[in-house]
Amino acid sequence: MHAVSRFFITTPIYYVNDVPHLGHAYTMVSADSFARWHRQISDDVFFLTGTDEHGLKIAQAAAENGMSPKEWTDSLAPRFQDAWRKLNISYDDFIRTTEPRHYETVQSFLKSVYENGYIYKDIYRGLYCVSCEAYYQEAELDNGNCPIHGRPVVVMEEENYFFRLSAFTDRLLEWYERHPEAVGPSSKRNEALGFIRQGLQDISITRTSIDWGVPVPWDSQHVFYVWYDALINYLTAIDYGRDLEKFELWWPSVHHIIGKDIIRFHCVWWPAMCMAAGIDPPANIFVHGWLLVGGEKMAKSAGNKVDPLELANEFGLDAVRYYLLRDTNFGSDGDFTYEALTSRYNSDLANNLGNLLQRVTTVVVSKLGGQAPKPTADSPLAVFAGEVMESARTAWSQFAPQDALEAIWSLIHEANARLEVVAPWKLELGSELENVLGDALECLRLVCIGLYPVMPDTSSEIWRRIGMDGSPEDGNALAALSWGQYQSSKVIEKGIPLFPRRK
RNA sequence: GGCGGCGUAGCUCAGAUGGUUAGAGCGCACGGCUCAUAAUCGUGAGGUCGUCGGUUCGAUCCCGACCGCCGCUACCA
Repeated sequence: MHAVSRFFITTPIYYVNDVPHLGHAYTMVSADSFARWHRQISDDVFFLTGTDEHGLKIAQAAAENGMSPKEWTDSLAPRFQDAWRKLNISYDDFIRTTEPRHYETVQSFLKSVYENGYIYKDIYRGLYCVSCEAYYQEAELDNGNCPIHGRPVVVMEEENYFFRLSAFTDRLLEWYERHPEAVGPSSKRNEALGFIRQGLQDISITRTSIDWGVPVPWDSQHVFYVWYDALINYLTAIDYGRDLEKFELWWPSVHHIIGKDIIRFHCVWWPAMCMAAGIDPPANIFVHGWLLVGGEKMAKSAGNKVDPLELANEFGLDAVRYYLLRDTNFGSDGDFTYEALTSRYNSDLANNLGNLLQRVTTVVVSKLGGQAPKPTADSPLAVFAGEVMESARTAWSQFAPQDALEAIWSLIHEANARLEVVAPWKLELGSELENVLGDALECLRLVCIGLYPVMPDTSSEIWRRIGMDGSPEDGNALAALSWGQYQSSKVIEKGIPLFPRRK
């Protein structure tokens, strides 16, 4: 008996003022596919997401809407929960930073950092744009004016608590050196390293000008700046400071999935904060790129935010999930276009996968009365299928869904090609007919297992139509990946096409 | 300015410690099949692997310069 593997995976928590858009969905579907795969291989999985609910902008928006900040965020958080439910995101815990458990964790974590001597009080002086309600660096200014409003900035001073990030420059470099796999892909790792190498400055982590935040336990005049409480959500969910056994079960072997816009917080500040609190930094941070829209960054100002729920209504949820993971390289920027989605839908889903299922079930029903034959151990497809599933398995373990899907589609292609060669629709009843159909059904069984993390509904439906009991996620996928486990005497159902061709 | 990356078929991208005919998918053309959502299967066209030099018996892959594009260069999130 070997110990259960644990797989703790997180997404960023989303700023609750925002509307869930395709960029969020991209992160969520990716993380969901990893969580599902690891559940399939019998890992003990904990998949965490949530909402970030503090900060000035939320307090302002609440006031504008005549609500308290808490009422305001209570009204917004369900938008995210609803969206993720509709996208079939199988998270295990949804954290809101306004929950008591989070206040408790943030306070206990930062109290440790304080007691360890990494937090001190000082005056923050900065160039402040009143309109933005934000500080700017001199280099960011446009002729001394705010780059957004074009108005002069003013020098402001504020008493803040500072985090001694500067003390961690060398320790972070050493950590990166000793854990080359901690941050990936390497391009993003280099980016973080470049930033650290130029030397780190202390950063202010509290505010007195606002009160919508977690109170500083040792100084009630201050609340923690929003990022400082946000990162700690990862610890809140595993009961840091409350349940040592649970905490040690899940930490530090975590996989943080993040977008490239928040590298600095996760790859510099966060590991340093952990060190300062006396716990290990996270084991793995995987940085993915942006999902662009027609080559442009998705932004409110550009008016090009795509609603993933509308897309799912139009194309079907699994088609959208498939497209997001197949048409991008996880780690690089991707580009969303309707044309590319339509093309993937028609060629990969309708023509290849959907049509394979359709032609196989049709022939089994018409020639064999729907009684499924069994696959052959020495099928010409057996070796190839074994290699494909091994590739898919490796790809999943390396956070490369596009590679897993590419491998699976090569099996779909081979299955189609084999049908062309043998042409069962021309054969008389007999072993040759049964063998080729049994092999095709076995291919479909394998496809279901490898595809389940990305297209759970589709995969389950194919599973059902080929007469399998339960669901593709049952049992241990690693054991189920070997050739020849499809059972005969199943009853095949010919259904309507899963992916009617579009356009 | 500094650091880093990229530039390969119409499109999206792989690729090799440098070595016979540079790959895939999509699209396109031709052919086969007709079970299937006119789906599928096979074949093919086509690219001086950004430009110019260098190293080498030999470079798309190494080095240099240049052109073009992009990322990071700290406290909005």
